Amino acid sequence: MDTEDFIGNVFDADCPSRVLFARIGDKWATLVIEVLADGPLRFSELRKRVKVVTPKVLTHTLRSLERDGLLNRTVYPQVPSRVDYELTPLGQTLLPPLTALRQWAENNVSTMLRARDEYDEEQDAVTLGL
Amino acid sequence: MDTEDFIGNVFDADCPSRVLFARIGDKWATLVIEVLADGPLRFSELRKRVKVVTPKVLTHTLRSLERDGLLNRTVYPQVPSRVDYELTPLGQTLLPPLTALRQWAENNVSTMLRARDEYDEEQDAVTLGL
DNA sequence: CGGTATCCGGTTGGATACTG
DNA sequence: CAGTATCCAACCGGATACCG
Repeated sequence: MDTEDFIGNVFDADCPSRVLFARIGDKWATLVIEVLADGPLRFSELRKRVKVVTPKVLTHTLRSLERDGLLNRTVYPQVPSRVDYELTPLGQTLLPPLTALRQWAENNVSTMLRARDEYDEEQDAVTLGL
Repeated sequence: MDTEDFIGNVFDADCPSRVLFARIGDKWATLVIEVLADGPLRFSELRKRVKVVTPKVLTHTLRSLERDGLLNRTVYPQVPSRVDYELTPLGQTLLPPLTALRQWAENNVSTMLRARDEYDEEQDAVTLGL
């Protein structure tokens, strides 16, 4: 047979994990989701709470999250215009795993950054010591 | 006072969440971590299990994870050469939250992709119907 | 208020070939 | 076996200005 041998846990190019990480892997998506955890916000509020994102990039982030069914965009036809963004039920189910990650970050990122500094110092030492 | 007013949950530019998402947000990092969950693997094994990553990119991913103290790189001076990669204790603490995300993905990514298709169809309809 | 339009630089990641 | 070297296209995200 010309199919590949089984080699344990393989992550295919289109496996769910890859899709999800491509989705939440951009710079702003998870911040937006977490900021919306407590309820709907309008565009200008989002801009204030997710700093410091330009309107173009925030718009793109919101549109792509809407496209994926993670949030709803509601336009109130009034003057001045008002647009609310809120998590969908699907989007809300993402909150617990994201919260777990945020807690890991709060507990461990400082350690990670220290390791990073040490690594860089070693590299510098090696380079200089040649 | 010229400090900004408090406006609720703000994610600063250098908050732990942002650092973590910048860290795990690249295309391969989380896959590598999960593949290493069951124990150390050598370079060629990683290449087989994390498809389809080129050696240059895999090397870069591994180096940056090593830099952040999430995995160790061990060189066995023998012929042919052998290099093992394994999670550090810190790296292992990242597994539970990543597993939670993977499970979310397995349960919900199909829904997400369906929403995506529907959104695109609507957009097409709007564009064509102008 | 809630966006768009345009331009642009940096980074990411892939193709390919080569090396100790 | 475990990488490096080189080149390169695409995409991401930021700056700035403008619009309904």
